[in-house]
Amino acid sequence: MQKQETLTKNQKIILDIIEKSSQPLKAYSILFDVKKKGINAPLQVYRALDKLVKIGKIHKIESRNAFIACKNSKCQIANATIFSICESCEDVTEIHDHKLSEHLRDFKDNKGMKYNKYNLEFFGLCKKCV
Amino acid sequence: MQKQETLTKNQKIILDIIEKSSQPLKAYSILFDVKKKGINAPLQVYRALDKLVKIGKIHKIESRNAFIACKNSKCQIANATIFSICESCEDVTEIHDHKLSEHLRDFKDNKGMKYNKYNLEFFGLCKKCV
DNA sequence: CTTATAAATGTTATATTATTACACAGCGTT
DNA sequence: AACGCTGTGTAATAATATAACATTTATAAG
Ligand SMILES: [Zn+2]
Ligand SMILES: [Zn+2]
Ligand SMILES: [Zn+2]
Ligand SMILES: [Zn+2]
Repeated sequence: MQKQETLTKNQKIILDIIEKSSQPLKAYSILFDVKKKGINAPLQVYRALDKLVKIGKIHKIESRNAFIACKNSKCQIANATIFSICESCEDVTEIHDHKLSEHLRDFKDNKGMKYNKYNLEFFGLCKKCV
Repeated sequence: MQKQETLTKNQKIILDIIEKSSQPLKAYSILFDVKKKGINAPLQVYRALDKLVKIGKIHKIESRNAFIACKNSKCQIANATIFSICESCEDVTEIHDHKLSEHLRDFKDNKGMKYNKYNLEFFGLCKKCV
């Protein structure tokens, strides 16, 4: 059974907006959207984003400073994310590839480092943009 | 034979600073350092950084907004970067793992996307920080 | 050498992304 | 009640990055 986080009002509002978007949203664009709901300051957005990232409901696309909902409803892999990013249309897709995930999970370097997280971003051109 | 880019004065100054640091540097910390050499504005730094990234002399650590020199002097892999990042001391190391690189290079998703680049960041605790 | 073209520079201003600091509210535990 | 913890609201500010414009330098073509 999965631990069910109870989200607060602000967290729900922010998550809702991100989940309704198929593509990553930026913090200030989210802020703009939620002003009508009484969220007025960047910090309110960033705090909700931080929490949602932490519990795996959303992921941050580091190269884009944007946030996308995790489609995997039982996401065990908040700490193991893979994305493909089209450099033309900026379309972002989360990749779930068992073999690749396994390879990354099992990766050991030669420095004795203990990993607990990874983020992989592939860049290229999607079918439409080739 | 590898194409030898000729760097301009600003590019050399910025690259020099980054190469002298074992760890990633942030743009504004670089700016601070090069003021004594007559580079006064952020844009001068960012332009040099852009170029150096493009030709593979340095890499951007996306999750840290910082830049590190590529140690691989004949870097064929400006477009294929793997880093390990200690979340405690922020030590960053570029990883060269043939098997993993191969796996990533050969990765194909099921959307027909054409990749030309990837960036992978592992997070955890280094030996000293465990 | 002259002209054209691309790449880099210098400068100012501005945009975008993210955090610090502080006062306070709600909630479960002791 | 007192405490610790998490979240909230607000204002101010820090940190990261780009736009716009005028000028200069390097490279190539005629
Ligand atoms: Zn996910
Ligand atoms: Zn595309
Ligand atoms: Zn490298
Ligand atoms: Zn460490």
